[in-house]
Amino acid sequence: MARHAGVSTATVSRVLSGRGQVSPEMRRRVRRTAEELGYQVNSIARALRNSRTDTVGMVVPSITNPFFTSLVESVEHALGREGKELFLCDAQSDPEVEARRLASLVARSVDGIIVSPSHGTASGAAVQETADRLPLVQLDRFVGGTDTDWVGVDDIAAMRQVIDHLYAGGARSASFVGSRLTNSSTEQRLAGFRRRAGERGMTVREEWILLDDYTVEWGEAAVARLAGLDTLPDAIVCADDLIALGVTRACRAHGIDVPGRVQVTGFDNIEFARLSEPALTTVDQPRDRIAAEAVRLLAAAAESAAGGAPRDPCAHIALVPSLVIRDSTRSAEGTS
Amino acid sequence: MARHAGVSTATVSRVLSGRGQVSPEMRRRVRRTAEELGYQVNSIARALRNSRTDTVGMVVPSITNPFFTSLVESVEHALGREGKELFLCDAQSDPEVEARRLASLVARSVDGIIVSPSHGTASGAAVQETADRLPLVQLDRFVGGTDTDWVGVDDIAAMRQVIDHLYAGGARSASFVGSRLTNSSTEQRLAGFRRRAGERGMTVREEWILLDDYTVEWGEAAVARLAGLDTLPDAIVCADDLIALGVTRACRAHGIDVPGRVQVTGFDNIEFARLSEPALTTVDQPRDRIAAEAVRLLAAAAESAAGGAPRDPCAHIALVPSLVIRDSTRSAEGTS
DNA sequence: ATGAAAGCGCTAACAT
DNA sequence: ATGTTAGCGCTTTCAT
Repeated sequence: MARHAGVSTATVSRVLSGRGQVSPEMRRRVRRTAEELGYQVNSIARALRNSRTDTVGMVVPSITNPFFTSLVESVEHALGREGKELFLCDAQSDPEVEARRLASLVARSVDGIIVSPSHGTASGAAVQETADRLPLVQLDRFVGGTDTDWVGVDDIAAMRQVIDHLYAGGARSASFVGSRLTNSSTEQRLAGFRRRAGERGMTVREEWILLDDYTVEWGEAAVARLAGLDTLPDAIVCADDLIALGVTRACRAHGIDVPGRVQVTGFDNIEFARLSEPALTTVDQPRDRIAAEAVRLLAAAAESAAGGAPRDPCAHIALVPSLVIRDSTRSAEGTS
Repeated sequence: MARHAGVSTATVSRVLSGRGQVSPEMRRRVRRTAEELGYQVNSIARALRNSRTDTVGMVVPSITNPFFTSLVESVEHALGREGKELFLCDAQSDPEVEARRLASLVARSVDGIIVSPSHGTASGAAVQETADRLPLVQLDRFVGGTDTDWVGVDDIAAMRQVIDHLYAGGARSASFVGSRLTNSSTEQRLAGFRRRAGERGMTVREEWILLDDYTVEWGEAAVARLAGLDTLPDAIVCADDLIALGVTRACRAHGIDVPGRVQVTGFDNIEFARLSEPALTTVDQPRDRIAAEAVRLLAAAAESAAGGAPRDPCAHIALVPSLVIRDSTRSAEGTS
């Protein structure tokens, strides 16, 4: 390339990377030759030299969960505004795969990592090790005992809204259907559920706390279990929308009227939440805001790291989500 | 690292890359030192040296479309079996963004690229240029006039199954709701629809051919349009499940019974297809098989490229999908 | 303003 | 079996 243009590699570099002084004429010549040859800078070599890749890595527990894909979309947009690209990895809900992906992102010298850890404890070691080497922010979920930035929603506050709305709709007893307590989301949401239901004096039987998996199938199975008990709760609070979708569907199959007999709520506000029959009342996560904060924290961390400064103290940013009321719950006026 | 272990960098390389002869003792020593130092090979430098990254790039039109995410999942699994990683990019349904992503994948020297082009013609230049430099296979959708491998389903055969099933359920007229004719999927599906409906002697009015977007919203809007006409078709054939989800939902809102008054079919068999009310009859795409073929083609192309051989002739692999019959259509016995 | 040359971390060829 | 060394393509002093 340099030969073709009859200049030195240094000049080519100066033109193509936009650093240093080059005469307009040289600039034009290099540009034109590059065009003709279809030449592109080799970003591997550039990354090796600069130890910067303008790429951010993101690891999500499951790429088939619509909540995470919409979060990915928000992050991509936020990153696009900074001229950075996203390298997305799927942890397949497996801390081991997750650890491999994190290691590989480190090895590829991404400039920072955004991770929603798949497991509340098992993800810990890998996340902490990664954070020791690179700017890292946890998104949505977090791992206990780690020392990193985090951005997500205030699950406790969200559950307060959910319970209050259900209570206003006449519910005096409630069930909680979530995943196993292996991630922070379910933990926090269950804690918030218990606390507020307690404050409201609602009945919460232990056999109504059903924990397994963030899937539609589990939501369906949970209803089968509930239906097998002697009493049905007035409300079923689900830890995410996929579960809630399964729950409403199974209620229909079991002839349990929603929201007439049982009120149902979800969490996340994925697109399909409004499509189910009945449309799901759920907690809307402010994804764009979450993404923007995460990208901001990453940029800040990268900057202070480049300056050789010690790591900033960690920020934990909890945004308060809002309740989206649809048809799977009763509004206050419907109270008996 | 080499100094810490008291060996040469070459030995370290031999141990850590698993090539060449090293005595067991050395091997142990290097391994242990690497462990202690938390040392990881710099895969940027390795990639620069080997001009191989063990990474495949994938570009999809929209990461929020569940069909593509499940395809991504299948590709990741297939790739995992070969020890390769996936670098996923979202084209945001925009050929320009897509072109940038492709260029950036080339610059990062991925070993191959899997792309589902977002546009049937506008994606052409970028896809072809990319294919001239790297092994590339188009998945699901393809761009006309390009010379690359392709794996997808036989849309024509799929539509034949759909129409025949609808016909058996008593439909004598049909509408088609799809995206604009800017991608091969809709083009092929509409062509298949027209051909088979013609062969069956079904009525297809031009104002029943509604083309806009692969979204739930468009499905809903399309029904509003149909409902405004003087006659309703016996069946609505949708170009994908998102549209079909919108269609069935809007039918419910308009008091149009599905499948009693109108039969509805989707395409892709995304997870939510079975969850809608009524559950959607749709065409199941064999994703795992599609992904496996794509990965195989990529590996073959990479191998022959490494051998300096001229490019193999391109393969176009069309798999025949299968119809999944659920509740949004009438089975033959329900025929009047 | 431009060029020459060193070096980022790795691996393969060659030498021992 | 192990070490030495050149060079992947880039950027960046340091000369000119």
